[in-house]
Amino acid sequence: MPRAGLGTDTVVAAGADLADEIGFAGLSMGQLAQRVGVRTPSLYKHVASQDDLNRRIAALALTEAAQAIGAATQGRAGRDALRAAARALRDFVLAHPGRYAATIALEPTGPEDPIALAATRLLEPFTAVLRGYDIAPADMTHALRALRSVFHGFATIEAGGGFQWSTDTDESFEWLIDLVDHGLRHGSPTGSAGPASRRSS
Amino acid sequence: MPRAGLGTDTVVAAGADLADEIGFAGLSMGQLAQRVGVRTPSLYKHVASQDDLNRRIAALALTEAAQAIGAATQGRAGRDALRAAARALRDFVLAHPGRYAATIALEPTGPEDPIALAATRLLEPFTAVLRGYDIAPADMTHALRALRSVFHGFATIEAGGGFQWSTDTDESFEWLIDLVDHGLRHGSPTGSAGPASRRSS
DNA sequence: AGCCGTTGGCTAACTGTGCTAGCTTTATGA
DNA sequence: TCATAAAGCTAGCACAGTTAGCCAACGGCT
Repeated sequence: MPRAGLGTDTVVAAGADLADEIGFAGLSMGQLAQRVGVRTPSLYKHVASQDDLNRRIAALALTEAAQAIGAATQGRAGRDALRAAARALRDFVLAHPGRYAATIALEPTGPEDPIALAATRLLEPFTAVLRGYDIAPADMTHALRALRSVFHGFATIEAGGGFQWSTDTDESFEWLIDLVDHGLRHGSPTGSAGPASRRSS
Repeated sequence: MPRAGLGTDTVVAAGADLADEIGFAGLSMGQLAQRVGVRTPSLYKHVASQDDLNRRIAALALTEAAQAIGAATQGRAGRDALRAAARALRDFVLAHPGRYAATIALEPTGPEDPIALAATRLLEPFTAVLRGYDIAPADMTHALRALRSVFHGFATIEAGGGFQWSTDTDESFEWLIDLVDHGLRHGSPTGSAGPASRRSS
């Protein structure tokens, strides 16, 4: 029995690719073993359990997404940066639905969890984007959460085929970006100084 | 062996409650059977399969959510209606995480699927909310998708414990509502007529 | 009341999947 | 060269979902 030359990274990467192809929910140890040319129990030499595998896939996905978004926003600012970041995230999710599903399905177990660390790193490019809008430091967390909610929501619904009708999804996405851009700029017809002015009811 | 007096509705409702308690992912036929006081195979007299059960739970959840949001927005308009709808949805998700998870995990199989129908009904109160803002009819779908994305995103991240740090989540939520409200009003510092003006790049 | 078909419960048993135990072979390096 | 660790294998357990098939309880007849 010749060796397959596997390693933890190889197995995780193969698992991520497989998840992208057949869906994260349908990913099984048996299929992954077949994919890498090995019997099922052999996988446990590289990965502790299916849960461990899933977590590693999630961490990998978050790292890759952060890298893609960081690269896309490099050298841009304001609305340009916002659009670039949003599009990069959306492209990633559409190209890697299995990887992204892994990041949704799994919760970090604690602040030391590699998933939590990778998730934090994913926030950095968004923080950079927000620096292009003049937002009070105290509101930074709120703005970050808002960005995350908005694009996470759109991406998951689209990836899940949740948008019915035939209206163009690209167009809806651009519309959403503009809505957020307008919302982030302070001036509003109400004359308030921005979203922060209506804090906690 | 005395009868337990079950019915499909009873089983589905019990499943939904159990999912809220222990998490949708951990819901098993065995536990549900135990909960309703019956042996596992007996459940199959009321439900075709676990997938069937899950779908029924999802449809139930969507119906309940639509009802809650509809009731909350009754008699309100504009920003008041927006806030009421957003809060009602968020409250529902926090109170019924298992039910909500069911609606995320499952895709409707087609436009005839009860889940798709219930999802459509959930859109109605949001449509009503949007009538309080003057949005071009052509942009209605975009606006609806935007609303869905925003609040779905926030709700899932919060329900999954995705917001790290200690910053107050309630406050972030109100901030998000205001961001959307501002974005939906046309006037913006750029002088454009609203998000629609930047259609498809 | 007493029959009888339908319904809803049960036990037994099959399948597929995650995982462990324990053996064997390959590669490595003192 | 040969001892040791790593990486593969087969066999097999446990558990969840599911099906088959049996039997008791209920409801509508006459």
